[in-house]
Amino acid sequence: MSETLHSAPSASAEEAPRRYHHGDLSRALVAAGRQILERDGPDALSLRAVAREAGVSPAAPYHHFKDKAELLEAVAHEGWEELGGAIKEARGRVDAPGAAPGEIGVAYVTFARKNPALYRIMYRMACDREAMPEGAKSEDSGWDQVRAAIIEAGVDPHDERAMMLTQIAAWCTAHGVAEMAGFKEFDSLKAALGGEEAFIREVFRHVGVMSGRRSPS
Amino acid sequence: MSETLHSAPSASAEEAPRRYHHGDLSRALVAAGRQILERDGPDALSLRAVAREAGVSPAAPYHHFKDKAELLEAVAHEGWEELGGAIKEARGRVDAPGAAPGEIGVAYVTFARKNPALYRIMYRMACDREAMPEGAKSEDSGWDQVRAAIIEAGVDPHDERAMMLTQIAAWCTAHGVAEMAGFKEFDSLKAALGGEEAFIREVFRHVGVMSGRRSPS
DNA sequence: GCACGCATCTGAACGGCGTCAAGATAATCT
DNA sequence: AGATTATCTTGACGCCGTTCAGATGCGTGC
Repeated sequence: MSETLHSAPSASAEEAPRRYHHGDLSRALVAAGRQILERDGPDALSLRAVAREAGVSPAAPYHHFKDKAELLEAVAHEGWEELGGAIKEARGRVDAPGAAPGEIGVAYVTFARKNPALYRIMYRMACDREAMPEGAKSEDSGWDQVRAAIIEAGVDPHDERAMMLTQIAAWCTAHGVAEMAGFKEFDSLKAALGGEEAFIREVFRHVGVMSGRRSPS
Repeated sequence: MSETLHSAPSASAEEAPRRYHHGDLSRALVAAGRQILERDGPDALSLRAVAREAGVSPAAPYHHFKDKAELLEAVAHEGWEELGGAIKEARGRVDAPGAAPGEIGVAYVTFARKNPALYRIMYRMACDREAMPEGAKSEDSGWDQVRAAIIEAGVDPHDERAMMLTQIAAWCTAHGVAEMAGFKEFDSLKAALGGEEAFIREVFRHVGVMSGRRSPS
């Protein structure tokens, strides 16, 4: 009744009692989407469920997103930004020059494994556009950081073709490991190696058969 | 109960005029599913659409598959078997011992790129089970062939851990490349390299940054 | 201070989806 | 033949994405 003050509910955009125009729906919808993803998995992520979670009618989201896809894209975008942050953090933690790509890879896979439903949406959205995800390319995020790390690792930055190919190869490897690391068959090996992170590192160490190189000693 | 000579339409299970009990629905449903996948993409693959395509009522499939998922699994299974065949063929074409994994990888990615919608379903089904796909492990198919190729490539077959890790790494790389090779950003590079297959080979050649190795000369 | 315009939200509706229960129909068995 | 069983259809339920006509509250210009 008297709880107007349209702007800036507080921040969290989730517990405000009943705003008749809600105040900041689009953000709340994205948050609701992520909540559903984590709680109920990607198959439960329907537009109606998101609206329900945010406490609005099923048609309300259409005033903020033209599509279900556009909502999912917003969710995915948030994910790519967080992934970018994780990569940045990992890169800052590295000392030896050649180790940066590996650390980025571990950070990438770790993020995907910690947010599997979110990562699925992120990648799904990217594939549907048939292009690299926006968030992965925005400044200070994924793509450019990988590029820098590859240069540090010793690839000639003027050889544009080698740069590109190395970058693609790195991204593909990380994505492949991210998606397959959850298979049950690998559980015993993970345990034997002392956890998932060790497992990821070991897999990266063995990458290279395709190119004719042997696996490491 | 099983294959009771029901009448054996002919073989193709798709053009028979109007059988009142249709004769061999489950096969026809799988075929219809693949048809829809190729023609309309994975999002159009609904149970009802498959039934429509096969010329039966929406409830008919439930006498042959308990679920939509079970139908998709049958479609996926067919896909894995074909992929196994493609891998076998590629392996037979190889001469140098160390080149087998690379050729398998190229065959894998080529198959996925030629049947993108099918591959998506194949992989989706595998992920939902959180285990390696059945077809990929059945004798004479994917998994075992990769194992053999890795041994040929020089990994010690008695070092079970190295075998496992190398195999996982190879599989992850192939899957990653398969899913990302379609991105539009790579089109110009593909053209510059003289086609998609050359592109795939080059990407494989550059795999290895994650492990700290340099890219090839 | 108040009426207007506008952004926002609701309610009801449409067609399509996956799934199930009941009834029809054909093939098989005895 | 008749009975049984496998197969398919019809119709229904609830959920989905989406649209549209109307309600509701916000900010603004008078």
